[in-house]
Amino acid sequence: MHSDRVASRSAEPKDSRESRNGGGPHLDAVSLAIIEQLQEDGRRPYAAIGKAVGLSEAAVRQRVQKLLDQGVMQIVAVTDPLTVGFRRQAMVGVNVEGDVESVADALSAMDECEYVVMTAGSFDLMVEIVCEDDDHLLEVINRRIRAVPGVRSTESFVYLKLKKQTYMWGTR
Amino acid sequence: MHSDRVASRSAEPKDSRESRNGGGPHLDAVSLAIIEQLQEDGRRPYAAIGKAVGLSEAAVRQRVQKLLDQGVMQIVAVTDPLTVGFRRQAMVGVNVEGDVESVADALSAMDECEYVVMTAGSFDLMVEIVCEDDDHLLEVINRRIRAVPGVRSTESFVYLKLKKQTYMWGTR
DNA sequence: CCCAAGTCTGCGAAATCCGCAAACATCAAC
DNA sequence: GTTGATGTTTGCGGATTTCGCAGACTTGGG
Repeated sequence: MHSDRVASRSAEPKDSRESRNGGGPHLDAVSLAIIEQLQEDGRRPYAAIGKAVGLSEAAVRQRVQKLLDQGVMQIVAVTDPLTVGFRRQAMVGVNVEGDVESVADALSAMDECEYVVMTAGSFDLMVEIVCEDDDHLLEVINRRIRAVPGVRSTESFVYLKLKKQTYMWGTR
Repeated sequence: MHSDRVASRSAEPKDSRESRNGGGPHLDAVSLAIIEQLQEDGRRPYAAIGKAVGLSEAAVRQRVQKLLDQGVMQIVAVTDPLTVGFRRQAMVGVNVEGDVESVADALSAMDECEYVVMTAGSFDLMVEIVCEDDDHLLEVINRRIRAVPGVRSTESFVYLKLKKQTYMWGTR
């Protein structure tokens, strides 16, 4: 009945990508394929995913639940706040003296910071912020962010127009 | 039977936020509330959303479908590629001479560019790129991006660690 | 060999999704 | 005020999906 499924599952040896995985949980090729499916359509039924990756509906459901619980992925609606029409948005490059990670944690705790990443280059941190209006933007950048201990300097890039936004790194 | 619903719907006057909306389609307060619900959980049932925003299941379903068709929002699985374990990621600031938008279009056409935004500040464009490995990263930055006509210079910020990633601007 | 932990499958019940026709609201034209 | 066109909402079946659970299978010790 399902002889076609046996071949595709656990056929390949442990993927080399797993060993390169940093701290995160282990993800085999099947879980990657499931994520790929959900990157195309976050509401795709479990049965359809199962058919695509070679697993039963229940097995897909269990894997997805675990991936969500572990925080490996999240299934959400994404928009362009500028298009939705009531926010000011900017990317802020931050230079830090002392412990970068603690500064990153402090910025992550702020509601207005939607995206915080540690980087190599002329900035130590890149932070994307979403604000109500210009006043709010000004306050967040000049008062709140620069007030964090360890922040040496910042440089702002106010968003004019979002041109592309995808989440399909898996499908190439 | 559903007297509770009547009060909450279309009670408030046309929201001021609508008028500030740029080019995008008109979004009333109900659609905003629907998006908000799906930002918390992209798989939340239509009936549950309807109860939260004061609409029938079918009405929510039609609105969601339209928002997806119009490209106002997308429901997808999002991950941290670095955690998933097999990519190099970087933010690239780009300076342009001539038409910025055409350069943005050219970069948007590249698979490796996941996020392209036009900005005000010392960069004209900010581009987030996802690559297989260091070689791929090097090729994309130094050969592909700089080869685009109009690109004057670039500056790269290789990702070391993603600290925060949320999509809940609506829920504050 | 046997047990424990983890994963997958199959299945029945409950909940959800989907398409459709009718009701309703809005608005411009007459 | 009436009429009609347009767009949205509702309620309803039937098809589909989700959900919980028990049993089977695999793996890796002790």
